[in-house]
Amino acid sequence: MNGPERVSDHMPTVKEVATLAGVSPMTVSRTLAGGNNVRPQMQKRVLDAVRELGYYRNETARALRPGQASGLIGVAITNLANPYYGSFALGVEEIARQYGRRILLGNTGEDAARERQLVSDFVGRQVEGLILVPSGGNTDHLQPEILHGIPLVLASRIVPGIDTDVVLLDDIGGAYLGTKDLLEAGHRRIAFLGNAESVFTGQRRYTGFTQALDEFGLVPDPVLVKRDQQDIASARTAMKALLDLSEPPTAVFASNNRNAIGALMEIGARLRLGADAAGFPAIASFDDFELAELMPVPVTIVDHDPRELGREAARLLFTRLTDGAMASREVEMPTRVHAARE
Amino acid sequence: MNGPERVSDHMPTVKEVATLAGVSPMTVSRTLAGGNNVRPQMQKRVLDAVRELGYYRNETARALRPGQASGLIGVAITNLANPYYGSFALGVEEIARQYGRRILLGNTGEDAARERQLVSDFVGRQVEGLILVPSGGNTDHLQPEILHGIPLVLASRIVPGIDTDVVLLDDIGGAYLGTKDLLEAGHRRIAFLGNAESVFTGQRRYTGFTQALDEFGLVPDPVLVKRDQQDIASARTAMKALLDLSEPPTAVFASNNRNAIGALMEIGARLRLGADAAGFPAIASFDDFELAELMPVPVTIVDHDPRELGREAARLLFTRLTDGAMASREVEMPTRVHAARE
DNA sequence: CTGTTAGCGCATTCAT
DNA sequence: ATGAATGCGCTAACAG
Repeated sequence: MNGPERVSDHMPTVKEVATLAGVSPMTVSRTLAGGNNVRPQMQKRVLDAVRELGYYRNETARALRPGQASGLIGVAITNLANPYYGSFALGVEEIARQYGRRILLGNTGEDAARERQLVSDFVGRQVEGLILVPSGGNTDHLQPEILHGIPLVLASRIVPGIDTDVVLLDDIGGAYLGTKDLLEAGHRRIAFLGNAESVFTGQRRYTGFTQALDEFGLVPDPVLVKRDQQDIASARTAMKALLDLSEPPTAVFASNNRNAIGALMEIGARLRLGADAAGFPAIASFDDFELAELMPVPVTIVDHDPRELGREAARLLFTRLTDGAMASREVEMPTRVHAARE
Repeated sequence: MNGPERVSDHMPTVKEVATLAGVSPMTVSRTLAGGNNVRPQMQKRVLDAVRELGYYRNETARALRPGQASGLIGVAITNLANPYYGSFALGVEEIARQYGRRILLGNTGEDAARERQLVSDFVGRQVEGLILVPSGGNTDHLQPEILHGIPLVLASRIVPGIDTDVVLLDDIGGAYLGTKDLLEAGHRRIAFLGNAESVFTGQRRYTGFTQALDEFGLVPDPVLVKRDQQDIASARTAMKALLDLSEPPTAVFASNNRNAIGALMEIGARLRLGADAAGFPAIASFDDFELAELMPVPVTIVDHDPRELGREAARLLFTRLTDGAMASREVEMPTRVHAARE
């Protein structure tokens, strides 16, 4: 055991280290900064004292000095419990770490007030940049003047009236190709399960859906369009209604994995009651999900990489931190369409 | 538009607000602190100036003052991309927010060196507490002396030699009951798919598994025990080996959802080649997973709530912050065993 | 090479 | 009810 010995319940300061080492605080500071212009002998005494006291440099005090950055990036996410946003956060953290920054994380729960509060706290904590999955609603708190020039990157969704860097998925293209896959399999009666219209991605995915239909000379049948499901339970209810139609759809395009899973759960429930799998619609899902290939009906996946989305958001932020002023950038991350498979 | 007007690229300070409002910095500070002993008329002038400048109180400077807490909790997680840890982090954030604290989040990737670096950075940032899913390996950086009394809560896993608050799952009990469920269904040839033995939870779940077998007068068959799978791919490989035995198991206990999913994927692949579902083993899975009820073989779930685990970890931390010294606490969160179902 | 001075933004203490 | 002085921990800038 050769850990620190003279430890205490309070954080030691440079001063205490200096006293123990018999030098001035500046010598400690310089040693910790890399040891330029400090005799090796002095450095050793300082480092010994640091070890003995278990000293940590107080980053808070350090960041207070003029021109010093906090080393913090504020990240606000709508729902951490959604695996997609967990992976997104991981991607951000990964790049931030490469740049020596730490992540301040907050969950907005799709609540604009909480988002506002979070952003405000982040700014008060002197974050160097913000990465945000916006939750909609009032967005005054995202105005560049309010942020005093703190760079902001939006992910997944755009905020009208805010001109800033954005990383999006290719929602339209992905939904288009996913729907087209169903059309090419011969389906003509295709339902749409999606988010509330106000949600930016939901709108874009619906657009892609209609584009594909249009190409086959079809228009969406209002009876088959259900756009208000935010969770698995409501998606399942919507699916139930579709299946109970006198003329149910032969395929369903689900604009996210919550809706796809809800739909499949309803199918599963009916199968357990003895129904025949052949009678149920095929599913296309924007977002991959585990075990899709074991489903009793054909499943098409519009796949993408949330972790890479997070990485890209962070990259946008750090290039802006480094390069300074430039026009806003909008990056669209690709999607891939494939049958459910391992 | 009635946002701030005299905005600038730098953060305004109390001083600037004071000047604009024609008062002293102290009047600004007091107003922002709640307005005690400040005439309403003064308060209004201050608040107007705050709005006009887009002023945010500098939390960094605030925290520097003696006796002031940083309002920050350091959270280090092994793998944010795992949905379970995303939910865990959400639970922590939820409680932390209730207590007015913010989360500093880091991903360790099961790497002890990164964990060490993270903890050290967190301490340097004056976090008020640490919540950690330990990644194993060297643990000197978790010694209470090193942390200078910063409270530490460990989640999911224990670290030998570190006497601190811990939240665990009832790994043993859950694995016991999950295995028993298989035994009661008549299975006698039960395989085990699990984590590397060094992982604390893996060990505990194996213990529960053997306890259940023991109760039925059985001992684990070494041929049927595979304990080195950390991801879905390796789990699938292990399952393949089991199915190819001359006498394959009639049931499989998977000690986490990665292993359960890998096993099911292998079954799925063989079904697609025309095999009969009736010939495959039943599965019990520690950890729930979506769509378990649509699987082609019977699935038993050992269910638990990672979000509640996170909440409980945070609660332990905050009670310690409030109540100060007390003996270390160990909380075991319950698990529930049930057939796969909606 | 090393030490002293000074100040970052804020709020506690003490005057007024 | 308000303001002035002071210091939190740290490190540029300037002595020496």
